[in-house]
Amino acid sequence: MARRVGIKDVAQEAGVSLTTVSHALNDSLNGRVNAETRERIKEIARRMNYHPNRLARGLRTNSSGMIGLLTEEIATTPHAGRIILGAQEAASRHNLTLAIINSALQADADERRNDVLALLDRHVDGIIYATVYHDTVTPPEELGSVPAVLIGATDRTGRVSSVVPDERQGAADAVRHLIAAGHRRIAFLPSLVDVPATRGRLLGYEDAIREAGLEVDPALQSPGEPEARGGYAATIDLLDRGGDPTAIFAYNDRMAMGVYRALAERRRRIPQDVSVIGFDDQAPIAGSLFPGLTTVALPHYEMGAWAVETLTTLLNDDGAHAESVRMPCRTVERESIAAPRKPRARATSSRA
Amino acid sequence: MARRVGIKDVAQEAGVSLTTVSHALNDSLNGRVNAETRERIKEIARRMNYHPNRLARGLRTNSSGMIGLLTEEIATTPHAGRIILGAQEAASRHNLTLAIINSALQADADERRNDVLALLDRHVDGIIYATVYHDTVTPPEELGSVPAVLIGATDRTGRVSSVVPDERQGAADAVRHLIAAGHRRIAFLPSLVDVPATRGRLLGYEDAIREAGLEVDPALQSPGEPEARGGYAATIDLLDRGGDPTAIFAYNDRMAMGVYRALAERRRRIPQDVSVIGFDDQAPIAGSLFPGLTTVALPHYEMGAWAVETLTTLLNDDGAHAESVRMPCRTVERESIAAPRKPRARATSSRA
DNA sequence: CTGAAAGCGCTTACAG
DNA sequence: CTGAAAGCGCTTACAG
Repeated sequence: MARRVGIKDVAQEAGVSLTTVSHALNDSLNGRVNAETRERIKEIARRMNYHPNRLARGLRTNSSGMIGLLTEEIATTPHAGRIILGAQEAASRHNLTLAIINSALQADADERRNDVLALLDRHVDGIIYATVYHDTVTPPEELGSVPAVLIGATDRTGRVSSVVPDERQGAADAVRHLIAAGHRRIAFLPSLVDVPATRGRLLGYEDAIREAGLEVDPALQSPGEPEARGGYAATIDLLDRGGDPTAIFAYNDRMAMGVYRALAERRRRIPQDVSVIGFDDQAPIAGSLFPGLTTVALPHYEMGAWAVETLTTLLNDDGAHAESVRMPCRTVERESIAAPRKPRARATSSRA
Repeated sequence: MARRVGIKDVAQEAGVSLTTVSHALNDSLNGRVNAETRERIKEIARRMNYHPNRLARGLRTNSSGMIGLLTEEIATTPHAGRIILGAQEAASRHNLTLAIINSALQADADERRNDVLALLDRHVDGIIYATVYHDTVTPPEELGSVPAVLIGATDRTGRVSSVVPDERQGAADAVRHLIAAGHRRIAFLPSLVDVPATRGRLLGYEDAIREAGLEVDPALQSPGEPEARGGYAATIDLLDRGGDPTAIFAYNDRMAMGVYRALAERRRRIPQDVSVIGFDDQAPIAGSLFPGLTTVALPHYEMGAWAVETLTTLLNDDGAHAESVRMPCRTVERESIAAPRKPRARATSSRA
């Protein structure tokens, strides 16, 4: 390996001082360096393939060019990958390095504090604190040492900017798709687990139903565990109660998986006999089910990107004040929605 | 924010020179510093909550304490998360920082080279180059600038150490579970897509069949696309051809999803009528199917951890030579396997 | 066993 | 408009 070329080499080649090279390359002090010299120096640096030593610069400027991403449980949430991807690509655009630390889902406040400390010890310029399933959260106080941003929860103290998916809008959007296809008897399978998404999606369902001038009919709601079995049981229950929906909106894709199974057992075809829509766009379920499941995608990639964009703003201008944004959720159309059939009686042959 | 405490502060507090503090804290030159002073200094450093400035140290020693992880498409492979997790936790154990760069799956050699360059520009001490679906790979030459390690493929030139899942052993293990349960007519649903896993899993299937003194029966093989629809079609085909297996080993969990569906349609219960085993332990499929799918897990977490462990060895001792390891795959037992029924004729009522 | 000093490669007042 | 010099916080020959 040849020695890396340093600013000294560039200066020598250009016949100017280090100072001038540094100013030229960093465009410091507007017009500090003669425009012509500046261009010449830049050209030389490019030709010599000069890259400033980030460690040296960091030591001097007390900034590392690193952003720390603290994610809760990369492991179990398949979504985390998209958050990382969004953050990583945005970081690359800003010539920033993304450092990752994983926090266990069950980590207590102390462990979480240690994770933040570890990031701080590595001189990150900013921190993205990503959590799942919380309304509000009280991040470790140390987070305040550097610009920070929250994903998936809002800051209880309101000091830190945050972004969460707009579950309510997403759910409403899902139901609107059903309504647009002509459905009026739209069942909802709420989750039995109380997290923000549970409340938001229910609200969104009701919004869209009312908006269409329909009644929110309790007989069309059949809650279940937010798992495939829960969706299965909820659907069977719904059908047995004679809810007789032409479309089913499942709280999430896992439940939708159970809906498919229950419907197959009851010999109802999707989407000819009943339309189905899910939520999460969870790989590989949504695309693997057949017919392909139309569902609402969570804006993970976008939230990751938003986080680093917001952080860079904070980094360059600390006058920015905290904001709390809801990121819209988009419906991904596949093949599980069709116009409702003309209503006619159909024997629900149980095989038990 | 109070100024960070530096080595100078510790030296002053301890009444010794910076040099001594540095040696004491780094245990340099065995016995360089009087044992008693050393302990005293360490105690003081701890008490003062001193953390050496990594940027300064890095500048001086020309090492950043960062490891770069280049992953192909974090986005689409749900597995990447576990590789990252394994690598991150191992890195934390070694007090190393994990920096991540994502490479698109379709990235050409040039883009990939740029990703390596970007990591190098950030002064990473080593690089983990993670790929998917390759036998061998020719990594960008620049990878040779620092210790490096491959995940998911072996180096064509044999210079870089690598780790891949032992697909063959994993498949054999899966089939052995079936055999141990008493099955003899074990079908295999190979993938139509030619990747290393395809060949390895087929070989493993044959290994275990022969090892049990059985014949590899072509009638028991029914290939399909490695997707749910492919598994569905392959199963229907298998059944229609009268393959009449008591157990089905699907190339992957997505195909197994289709197997479940086909079996349900044909009114065969799992596992009472036919046992099923998959491969990948792909969340959330394997756990969401019911009964829960017994399947073979890919050692993603372990490969990620192995990569950084191997890298740290390389970092500390460059005499180490390249090795190419196959990481074993473990079967995760759930509820889709039972003893075969007594063989008796069963009408395969087709409903088409 | 301990310390004074050089130096890693930059940035940035300060002086001209 | 340009340059000489200090200094970021460490590590590590070198001298004693």
